[in-house]
Amino acid sequence: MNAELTRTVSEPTLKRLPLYHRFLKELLQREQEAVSCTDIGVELKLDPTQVRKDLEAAGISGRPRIGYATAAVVDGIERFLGWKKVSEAFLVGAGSMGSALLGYRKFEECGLKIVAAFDSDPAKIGRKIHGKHVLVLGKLADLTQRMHVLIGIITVPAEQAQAVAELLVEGGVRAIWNFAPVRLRVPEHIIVHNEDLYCSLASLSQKLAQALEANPAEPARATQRLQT
Amino acid sequence: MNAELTRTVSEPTLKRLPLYHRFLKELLQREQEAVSCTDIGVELKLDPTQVRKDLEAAGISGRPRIGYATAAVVDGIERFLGWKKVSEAFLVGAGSMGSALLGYRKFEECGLKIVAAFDSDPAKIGRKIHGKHVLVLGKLADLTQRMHVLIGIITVPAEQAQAVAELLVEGGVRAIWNFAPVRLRVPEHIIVHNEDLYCSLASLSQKLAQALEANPAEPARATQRLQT
DNA sequence: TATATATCAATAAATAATTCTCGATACTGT
DNA sequence: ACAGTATCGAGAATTATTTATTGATATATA
Repeated sequence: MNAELTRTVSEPTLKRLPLYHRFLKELLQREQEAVSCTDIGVELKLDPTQVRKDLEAAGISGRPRIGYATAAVVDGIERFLGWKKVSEAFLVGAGSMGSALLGYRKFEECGLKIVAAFDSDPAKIGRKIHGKHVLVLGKLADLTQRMHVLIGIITVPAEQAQAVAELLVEGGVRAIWNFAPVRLRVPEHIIVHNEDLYCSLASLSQKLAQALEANPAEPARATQRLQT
Repeated sequence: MNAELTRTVSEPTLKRLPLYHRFLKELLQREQEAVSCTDIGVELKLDPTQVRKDLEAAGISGRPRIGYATAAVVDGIERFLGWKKVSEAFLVGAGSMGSALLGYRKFEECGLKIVAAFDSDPAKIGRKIHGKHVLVLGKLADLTQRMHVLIGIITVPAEQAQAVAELLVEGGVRAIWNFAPVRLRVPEHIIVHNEDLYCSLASLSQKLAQALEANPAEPARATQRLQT
């Protein structure tokens, strides 16, 4: 459908790029000007070839025997991920998760600027959380449209998420970051990212259950010292 | 290495199972006793075959022409994911993200019971957040060991995460749910799950950047109505 | 009772992702 | 200057994951 010069990059790659970015920024502070895939691989426990492929996907190239120029990779990743020009976002749902996200100052370095929060609770309206105004939900669609806000962050309870999503779409957002444990129904062209903690917890608990089956909890304390 | 009867299930499958679980619980409330893979697939926009494979991986089988018994699938997923017997967890870092997680009551239905929080800030010690005590960080390793707590949740700033992880490992946890944006160095046998919001944001921002390139923001308002 | 149909189950094919291999290149030390 | 070596780059091979195909089975209907 969208097949122009849209070099599609795999999801796993996309999620590894910030890891490289973070590590290389650290190196940059230590004034290490060049880095090899092997270095990165060792640090992040990844195959060096994979690192190289990921960087290639982001349009970054290095030089044999030298490696990659640290600054160039940092810059390249930021450009590729769209972190250079910051997009404004509205956050809907000023509960505890919403408040937590409002406090994440480093999002701005990643191209995301939360400009205001919305809530339906009158007690919260007009207050400020981490320096961001909390506005009444009724204004969401209108303000989104007038301010050309492109990203919506949903941190309301599951029951209200779909309704909020529809308001955001009405206001013209292009992407939604959804923290509510529901699958939103939105038009095709809207980018939705689900941050479903229950889904995430699932793999942790399954692996733990499996590990406990193989090596139960009580004797673990005794063997702990042997393993360490 | 761990090759006994360890039927390994893929990560994607593991993350889809809670989706099925949630949908089927809904059906159960509507007293729909049987469900087909097609139904689930339509609801969650997944290939029916994939749903069947996932359920098969979880050790759940159905009957031709009938489908799956809703209750049996719900039960089977809970058993497979280890949600039947609840594991106790300590949360470290009673900041805004930590507080948010302490309020997630439904974790208990997913096999995770947060029993207490720890923090190094004296102002927080002794207080209660969402009904959970905040204890002094110094007691973490000792209490973890004495109470046989198996899961640690890290919601401290990046700089402190490694030190906290080491305390948790010292206390004998088997699994760590890490919300700090760092890669932890822990012994092999410890299960670590990273919940790195910056990594997650990366794929959203890259896709948005790409979408904006193909179809910029300003004219979007005009075309919006045509597309909807 | 026989036929049609919806569904699971198992296998095969296709696609995506990761890892391996090898040649080219550019620095280092002798 | 030359050999040795660390590294990238491109493509092949492997592995994992998803999608398609086919067959079996149980129910409903005529």
